[in-house]
Amino acid sequence: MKLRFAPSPTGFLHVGGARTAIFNLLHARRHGGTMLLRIEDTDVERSRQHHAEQIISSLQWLGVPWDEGPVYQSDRLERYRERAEELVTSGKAYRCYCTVEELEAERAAAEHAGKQWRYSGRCRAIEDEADEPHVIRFAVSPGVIEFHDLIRGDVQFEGELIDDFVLLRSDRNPTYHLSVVVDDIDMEITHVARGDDHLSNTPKHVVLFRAFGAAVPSFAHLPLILGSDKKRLSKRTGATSAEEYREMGIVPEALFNFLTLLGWSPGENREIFTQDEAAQWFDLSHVNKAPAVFDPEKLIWMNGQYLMRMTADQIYPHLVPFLGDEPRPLDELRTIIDLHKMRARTLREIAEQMSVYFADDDTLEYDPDAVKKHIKGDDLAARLERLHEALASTDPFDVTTTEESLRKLAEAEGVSAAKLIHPLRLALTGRGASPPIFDVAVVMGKERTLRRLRRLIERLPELL
RNA sequence: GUCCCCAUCGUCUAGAGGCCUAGGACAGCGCCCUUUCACGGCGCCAACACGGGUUCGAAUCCCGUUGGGGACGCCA
Repeated sequence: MKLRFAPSPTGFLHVGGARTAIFNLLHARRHGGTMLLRIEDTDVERSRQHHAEQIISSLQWLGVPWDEGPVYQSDRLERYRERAEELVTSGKAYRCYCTVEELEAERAAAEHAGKQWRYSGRCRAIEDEADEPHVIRFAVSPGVIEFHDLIRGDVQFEGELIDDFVLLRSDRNPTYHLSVVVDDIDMEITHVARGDDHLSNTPKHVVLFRAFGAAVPSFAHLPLILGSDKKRLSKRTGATSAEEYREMGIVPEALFNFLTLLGWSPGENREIFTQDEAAQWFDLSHVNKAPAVFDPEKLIWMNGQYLMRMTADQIYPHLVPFLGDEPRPLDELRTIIDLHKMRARTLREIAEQMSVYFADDDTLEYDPDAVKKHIKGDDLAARLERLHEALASTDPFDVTTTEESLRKLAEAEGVSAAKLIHPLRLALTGRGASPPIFDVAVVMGKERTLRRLRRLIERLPELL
């Protein structure tokens, strides 16, 4: 068994493409087959090498490996020409001398008349003149074209409704239909899993496989991924490329897992699972037929689930790109990451939350809402002064001991611990929410804790 | 317009004729845990598009209607 993922390098890796790649990979793994990566860059106008590189890098980031390739179709142009000529020789294809302009005019006229345009096939009968500019068209015979789809079951198309489609353009470059079939034959592809938008191309491919005397592979047309507007996912309704999610701070394992669940489910209420587990359970024949709406909210939730399950050491490499020009070393961040990974849903959020630890003590800003809520009472200044004293004499400065000091003081003061904890949080982080405050204090260290508390006390008159 | 495809909570889905008073998850809401925020726990809200069949029995099979999507290029 051999599958392939065959993107065309005209842009970033779309999440729909990413899911197609994942389903190909999973099906291959499940059945002990292999996967080929093929870059379909026969459209010179739109294909760009840097897009191919970008797609490859996205696949690597996502964790979608391939066993063979990448193969570039642009390296195989001669092969496609050769095979097209074979079909002309055997009479299954013919040269067409109609110009783009003529056909455009016909199409416009038909459209104007409210009719659907189809190529007349008039060049079928014309004398063969290979020297004249021409395209090569496949001569589609009438009759039902039937094929099996692992997802849809048996699908039928009426041959009469299919145009004599172009195989080789006038610049001697192949069209998609030719290159894809020639390659799937040469590369011995047994299963073609691709987007639903190719379903109506498939009868063309089926007749081509037959014309070449090759076995027709199994097909699986994956339902499309829709945006919140229920239309094909587009930039209008949200991020469309794997790259954008990466920049948003989504961890690749989470995106992989999430995409796997779009149109497929392992059943038994399983939602979070590894690639290996998915590879044990997956099968193309169990993929849904209906298109799925991409819900970024759930992706972000899932990302949070991954973050809190990962160790700081696992998170760190993914986090580095979000840490600015001079990222601090892992040893300095390990504890902080552990404190924040369960409070953030993206890497970006972790990085943002971490920034308070490295802010300048003297420019730390206090969140106005938190100030309003916790900074009040005439006795606050004196109480914080005694908290400062208590913390100053706390030794060792660890989580248990600092907490004991604070609680003892609260009792002596006859106030709830919260009356000290919240102002302390504001002093240390400037915010109303943070990890447990004693953990924060210990991470910051005694000296810095005291300095930030002192600063709050000094600023008290203007805050009250 | 023509052809093709699809149809379970707002969203992702479980469901292969009786296990369905339709299960789980996200989002929303409420409560609990708690120094805050998260995490976690408990609960609530919420769906078989509609109409005909077939069958002892239909979310599940068939037909139709409606609704949605896709394809109709010398793009892929």
